[in-house]
Amino acid sequence: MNILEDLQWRGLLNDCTASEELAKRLEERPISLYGGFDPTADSLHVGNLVPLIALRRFQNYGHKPIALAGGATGSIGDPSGKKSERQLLTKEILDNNIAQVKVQLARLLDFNEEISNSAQLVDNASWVSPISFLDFLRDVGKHFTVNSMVAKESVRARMEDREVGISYTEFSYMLLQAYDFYHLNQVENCELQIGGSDQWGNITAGTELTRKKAGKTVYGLTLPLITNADGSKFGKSVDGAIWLNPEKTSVYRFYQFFINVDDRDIINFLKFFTFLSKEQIEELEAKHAQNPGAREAHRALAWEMTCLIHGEQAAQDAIKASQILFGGKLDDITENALKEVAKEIPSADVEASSLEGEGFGLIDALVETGLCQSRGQAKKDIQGGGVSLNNQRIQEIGYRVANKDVHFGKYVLLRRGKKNYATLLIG
RNA sequence: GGUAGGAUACUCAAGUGGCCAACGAGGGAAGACUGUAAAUCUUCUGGGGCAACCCUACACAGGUUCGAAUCCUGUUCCUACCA
Repeated sequence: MNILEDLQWRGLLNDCTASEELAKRLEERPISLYGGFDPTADSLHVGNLVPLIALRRFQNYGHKPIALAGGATGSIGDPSGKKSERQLLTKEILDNNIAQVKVQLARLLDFNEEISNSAQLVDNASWVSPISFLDFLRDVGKHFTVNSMVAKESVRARMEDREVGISYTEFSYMLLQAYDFYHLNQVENCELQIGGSDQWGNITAGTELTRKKAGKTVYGLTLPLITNADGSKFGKSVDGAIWLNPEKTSVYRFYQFFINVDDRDIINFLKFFTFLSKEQIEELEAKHAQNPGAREAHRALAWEMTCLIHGEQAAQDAIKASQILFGGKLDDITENALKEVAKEIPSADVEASSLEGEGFGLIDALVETGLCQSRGQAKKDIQGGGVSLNNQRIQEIGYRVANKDVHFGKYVLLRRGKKNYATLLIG
């Protein structure tokens, strides 16, 4: 299997320019390719993973990946797929975001210089910033007609929506990205750009610019936009995006996110996100079809992803925590195991003295740990039978947590609903 | 610039003086069922209080009234037609 066949089989090939030519080119010798990531937040999230992992797939087939952090483009804002104009990020935020995102980009690719196709990390601010506005208009702007720019889907959608419109700034975005491709072609002999399907317009702008300015043919390839079987956007959970940064999304939550993938999506996600082989995935598919309740495919996906992003040790801890939390009884749990669990889920510190006498209100505990948003909500949840203390359902609104509820003099385990856990740390 | 219409909770959308913390739908949360699924069924969905009740909220700022999301005045933003 070659890289294109691999992507095809995984359902990751959405569209590409001059597919036959590109296939031939890939057969001949290794190619340099790039994918861009705009630092819109201080961490990447699982939604960014598909193109990033795709870069790695190319590398595994011997090609040379370049991860581009969009220091320049990120300061403008990509209108693609956005319904309305976005707030510009301040310089400080942007700088911080870039620094964090760069670290994450670096994790997934192989930068070992011993190999011929070692990965590279670049920041487009380094070549865009020095250009003057006039030079840019003369050297880049001249190659684009406004007519063709207006025809791009990302722009057209916003032009048709009279409520929001599009600013000149965002309108210009595609020129910057096109220039990136041209620049990387000149400097790194980069011949292929990959990105999400919403990037098609930006990518083709780049292939055109390179053809016009340098007279060279370069290629573009897009990956599908991942959606859930129920039609919702992939990568969001109740609390928002699933981030790669463990400080923003704990390893346990990250693991749980993949465990909870819809049955209908699980095989596709194994193909999209993991490096498991066709045979391995087909085996999991068969097992899943035969006994979906065992959720072997889910566990494989969650394990692979957690290892990839957080490492094997962290993944094992997340599994351990999951087993304890969803295993049922707390009676025979060891202090060490509980300690592990406590690390993975939200917690609130409570003074030991407040457990004396009357005890600590269960309602307050739920609000303190963030399990419930308000006291009113906490009451409703308790009355509705949705709250457990140390995995035992409590339905008294006035229940007060006392010393008898504390494990090992330190831990009280709270649960709202089936999947939301938190601990009270007594100290 | 003129005229007419609009702005309601997470979203859509009813409500034209008290019965409105506001119909309905979607979304979300909890429960039952299950596999930490899906589908289905039930309940809840501004904040505080055990409760009576109190506070905050129907674009913004004022006013009329015993009482306003609803009436009046001004402001902002949108939409349509005219110039």
